[in-house]
Formats: sequence, C-alpha cells, structure tokens
Amino acid sequence: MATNAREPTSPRAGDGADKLLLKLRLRDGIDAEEEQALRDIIRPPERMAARSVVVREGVPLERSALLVQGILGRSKDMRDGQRQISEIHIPGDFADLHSFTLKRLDQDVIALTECWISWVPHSALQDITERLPHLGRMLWLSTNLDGALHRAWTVSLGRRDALARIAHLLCEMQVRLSVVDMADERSYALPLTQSDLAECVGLTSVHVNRVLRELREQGLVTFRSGRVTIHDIDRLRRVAEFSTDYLFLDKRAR
Amino acid sequence: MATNAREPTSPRAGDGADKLLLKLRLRDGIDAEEEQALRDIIRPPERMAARSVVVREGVPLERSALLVQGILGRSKDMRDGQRQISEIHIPGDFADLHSFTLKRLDQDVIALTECWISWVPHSALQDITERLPHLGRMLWLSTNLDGALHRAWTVSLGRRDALARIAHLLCEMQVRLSVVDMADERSYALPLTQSDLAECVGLTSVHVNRVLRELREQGLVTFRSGRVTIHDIDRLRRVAEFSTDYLFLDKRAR
DNA sequence: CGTCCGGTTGAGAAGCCTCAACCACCGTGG
DNA sequence: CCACGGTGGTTGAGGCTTCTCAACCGGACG
Repeated sequence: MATNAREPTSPRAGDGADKLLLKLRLRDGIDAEEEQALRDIIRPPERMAARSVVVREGVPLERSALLVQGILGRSKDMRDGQRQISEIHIPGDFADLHSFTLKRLDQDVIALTECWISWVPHSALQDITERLPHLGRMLWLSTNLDGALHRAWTVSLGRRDALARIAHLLCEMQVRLSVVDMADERSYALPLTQSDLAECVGLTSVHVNRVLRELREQGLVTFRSGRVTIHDIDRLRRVAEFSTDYLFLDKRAR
Repeated sequence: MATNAREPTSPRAGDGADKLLLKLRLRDGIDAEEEQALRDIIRPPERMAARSVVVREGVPLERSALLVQGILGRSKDMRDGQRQISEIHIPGDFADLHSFTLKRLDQDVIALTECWISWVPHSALQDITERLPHLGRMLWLSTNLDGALHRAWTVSLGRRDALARIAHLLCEMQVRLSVVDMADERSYALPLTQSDLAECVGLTSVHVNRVLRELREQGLVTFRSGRVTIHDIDRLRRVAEFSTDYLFLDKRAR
C-alpha cells in the first residue's frame, strides 16, 4: 500500500515521519514508543497538484496534513484579488496541525509546488494526547513554533523595509531547511516564483524583482530559477536583523 | 490571602480564572473537575507597573502569565529603536502560555497599562496534560487562537492600507472584549496611546493620528482618551474587511 | 510557431514617513 | 496658587519607498 505510488518523484511513506522526527528531536528527545506511535498514525502520502487548494478555509476538518515533499503556504485571499501568505511550509511540517483544536482553518492551505501529503486523523492525535502526553506536548510545541514564525513575520511586515524583509525570509528558510537536511550555508532549493515571495512579504512582484536585483548586486544573495545562493551569510543576516532565537533550535525537556 | 491587596483597583483572585473560563467555555464545555483544576493552579494576582517588562525575551521560564486586569502586549524592539507589537492581550488571556512548550519567549511581554497578573507554574500545566487531557487540549487551543490572531495581523500588515488596518484592529478588540464582558456593540475601553496603536499596526504615531481623524470624520469610529466608540459597526467592518471567522467563536467538541 | 507564464525595466503616482512646531492636559513643586 | 515640565495629541510641508500601469523579453509547452 505504502509503496503503490510509482512516479519518479513519489516519496517513500516514511519520509514525512523522518523529517518530522528530525524537527522534533532537535527540540527534545523522542523515545522509541513515541516514534512508533507517530509513524503508526501517518498515512501513505498523497499527491497534490501545484497551485491546488489543499485545505479550504472554514471547512470542518477531521485530519491534519503532514507535508512530505514540496512547499505549501497558508494563504488569505482579499476582496480585491490580492493575497497574503502567512507561513511557508517545508517537508516535515504539519501545515494545519492547529486544526486539531480549532476544527477548521482561518486561511487556505495551498500547494505552491507539487506536493506529497500524509494525512493524520485527529482521532489519532487525540489518542496521543491521552496515552502519550509528552508526545502530545511536542505536537503542541510544533504549533507554537508556527506561532513564533508568525510573530517574526508580523515584525518583518510591520517594521522592516523591502530589502530587509526579503533578506529575513531567505535567512529563515535557510535555517528551517537545514534542520531537515535540505539546505547548507551556501545554498538551497526554493522553487517559488517572485510573485509567491511577494505574497509572503506584503509587496508587489514588481518590487520584489527590483529588491532581488539589489540583494544580488550588493553581493548578499541570489534568488534565481528556484534556487537561493547565499554569497555572504553574515552580512545577509545583519541586513535582515536576523537571529535564530525565534526558531528555538535548542534541545530541552518540554 | 487572596483578598490581601487593598488598593481600589486590585482584582479578586478568581477574576482571571472567571474570564479565562468565559473564553474557553465559548469554544467547548469545561466540566467541574476541569474548572477546579484550573482554579487550583492560578496564584493570587500580582501588580505590574504600566510600561514595565513583564517577561523578558530569551529568559528561561517556569511559569506563564494569566492576565487578570489591564492590557499586555507582545513586543519586539528593533535595532533602530522602533518596535512592533504582535499581539494585544486582554483579561482572561494567557500572555505567554506558549512558553510552556517553548521554555522561553521570542519577544518581550510588556504592560501597556498597569496590570494584574496571576502566575501559573509550568509544572502544574504539565500535570494537566497528564491528568486532564481534554483540559490540556483546551489550553493548546488557547495558544492556537493566538496563532489565528497572528495570522490575521500578518494579513493586515501585508495587505491592508492604514485605514483598514486600524479599523480591523478596533473590530477585533470589540469582539474579543465582548467575550469577557468588557465591550458592547457601541463602545469599549481601550486605554492605549496612539503610539501603542502605531506599534500594533506598523505605522508611525503621526500617521495613526491622521487615520483616526479620517475614521472619525467618516462616521465609523472614534478613539479618544482610552475609549473606542463605534458609530457604525457594519460599515466599519466592511471597511476593515473584517469577519469573526478567525476568532473561532463556535462551541465544538475539541 | 504561437501562447502563456514568469521575469525585467521604466515612468509617474500614491501612501506613508520624517521633521518640526505647537497645543492641551495633568501632576508636581515652589 | 501658579509656574513648570512631561506626555500625548495635532497639524503642516516635503521627501522617500513602494505601487500602478505598461511595455517587453525569454523559455516552456502544446
């Protein structure tokens, strides 16, 4: 069942769990029983087309989406056709774990690229909160990490200019992707369009284009054909006023 | 013990719990055992001076702050002296419940007015996750509601102009304060300065001043001497593109 | 080979910021 | 009692960042 999907890009069933465990174990120990419980509730990944709506705002939900491959965004459409993305999700992220308690979403989850998603039933999560409270707290932690990202984005949108805002986003993605072995200090794949970036940082794609040129010409970063190449990570972080503190990369009893 | 504080503004010990319970019971039932467990872990409120830092970013924490009276903000200082507030807290809110899993904060919690705070030890919260998993999920829900506010603010900062942004904030506060019986449809107390507002919506206080005049002259809202008077809530909400959906005001099994 | 999507660039407009002055109110101290 | 200083609010003028509109380019794909 798990290995039924035969397309070349199709991920293995355990990939999502592996990356989720990398993310959780960076913050606290997960023992064998907890790991097994987690693996047991993760269904085989399903493919979602690029640009499709994975979870629609407002719909009653009984499962959450663990992203195995691809990039998801949480997105809000405005009356006038503009949209704002409030978080970018990478493999190993639950895109809507908060729906476990909220029971519906306040924003759409959309596939920014082709994605593979493992669904996790809320009933299984409830079971975890009752049988394995520490693992339950680690899942709670996971939604609180999302909250920390949200706050950092709020600060960016409220107080950084366009250059620092984009620089900050590219710094954030570098660290988060590193955690799941998808980036190093020099470069990483980020298969988004400039319009996608614009919807993350609250600018127009035209202005994002100009700012990306500026970042390139200043020898900081290059974003081109879905890849980020960092020329000077120290200067980039200084320009962005970036610190890893809000990403909670330290291991502690939780 | 609980009634020791004698100043006229000093709240009773149970006030914080009462408002927290109003907030939680709006979303799901809390039975007598859960209510008692919650009341048992809430310490008598302590007074914090206006403009003081209640919880400092980065400091290891073993307790969370339940706001009983006053207004708190989550605030990030920038290098250049600017700051951004990412959430406003009202009585009945935990200002840093996320520190239960994160163990420190990514932003300061500051008192925007004189505040009374009840501290709740993390050990007691851990106990709840182990003994009363449903109540634990309700606390998890509470941090997820914060997340929904964060996302709404991100959308505001990214895609609304100054007028709509301030209108949206005033709409949000009206609903949230109503939940804890501190607002009606026409008016509510909001003892903030125009600079505080500016730090919430990512503008300067000068521009906030001009926009408040515009809101007043359009017959939408008046914000004056710490009080918001809503002249036309329907038009105000339309201008703000405000919907209560993201506040999750519905009762459901969670 | 045409079409579409994403990216690039220019020119002018709009929204918000900066700087500065001034006012009203309130608590404090002489 | 009044003078004073501090804080918060108000208004004007000019500047800068970002937006809007528009044109054009290049590559992928049918």
